[in-house]
Amino acid sequence: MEEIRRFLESKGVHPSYHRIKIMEYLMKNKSHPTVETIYKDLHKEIPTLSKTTIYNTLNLFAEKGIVTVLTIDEREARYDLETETHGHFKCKKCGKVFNVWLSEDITDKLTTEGHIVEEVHLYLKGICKECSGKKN
Amino acid sequence: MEEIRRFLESKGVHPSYHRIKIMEYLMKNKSHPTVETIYKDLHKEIPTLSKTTIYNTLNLFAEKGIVTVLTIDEREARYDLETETHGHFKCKKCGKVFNVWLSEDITDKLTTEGHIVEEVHLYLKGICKECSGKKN
DNA sequence: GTATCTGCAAAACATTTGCAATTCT
DNA sequence: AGAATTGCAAATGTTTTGCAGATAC
Repeated sequence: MEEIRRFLESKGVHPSYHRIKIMEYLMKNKSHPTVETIYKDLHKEIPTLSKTTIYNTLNLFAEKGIVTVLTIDEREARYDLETETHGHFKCKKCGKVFNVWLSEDITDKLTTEGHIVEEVHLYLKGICKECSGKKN
Repeated sequence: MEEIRRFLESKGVHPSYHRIKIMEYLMKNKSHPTVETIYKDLHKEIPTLSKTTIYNTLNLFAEKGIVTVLTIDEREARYDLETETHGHFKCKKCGKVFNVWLSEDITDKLTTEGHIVEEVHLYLKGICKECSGKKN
């Protein structure tokens, strides 16, 4: 708790109670949660927490570079705390999002023709291990 | 026109007039257009064409594997006809989307842990050559 | 003549915004 | 008190859906 407070302050984010709890949630749940998921889970514990605050907080975190916004899901945004370069795999059947690692850096293999690259997103889609094992 | 008709038929899509015109538009405009862009442009030529039909058609094309849906833009979907593996770069300033090519195939460098990969999307974001040259 | 295709209007859904109430120092 | 944070309700913008009318084979 005190650690999170200091971390947020170091990133230039005033550590309010709600912001600390959302940050704590993201640290515990690395499953690329959506706003809806965060709201459902945290609302139990903190009934006064609103969706607007979650949106506000995540947008602030994204601005400050604390989280990465994933658009692998066409419908709703997902949020990731991981900073190390990696990709994401989304199962078309169950909708779960998994991390995917690259055996080597690809940034130097890109022909970007003079554009300045700030973010790299690698999104894979298909059928996950668990779903492909099932009959249907 | 006759060529497009045959192509759509080979993909299992009944080649109606509107579908042919949308397909033709995608072939001419490789700039990853949005539904709005397609509508604005084609509506001049075909005043009876509705946005619903464009949505219906693009969803059908996506189902049949004729187009790829890009979610590089958080707000609206973009559509791409290219089948060859490549990435996309979106300029945070002007919003334009450019193609980006990889010097080698990355699919074999992925640790996908038993998941079946059907689609690979590489999205880059930053400032494009043209925008970075400008003063503002 | 029956299937399919089309298009309007309404609904659905995620996200943003305006603004007033609350909280914190 | 004053500035920042919060939360409700309404607005926004994209996409989907229901259904009636048009079109095609």
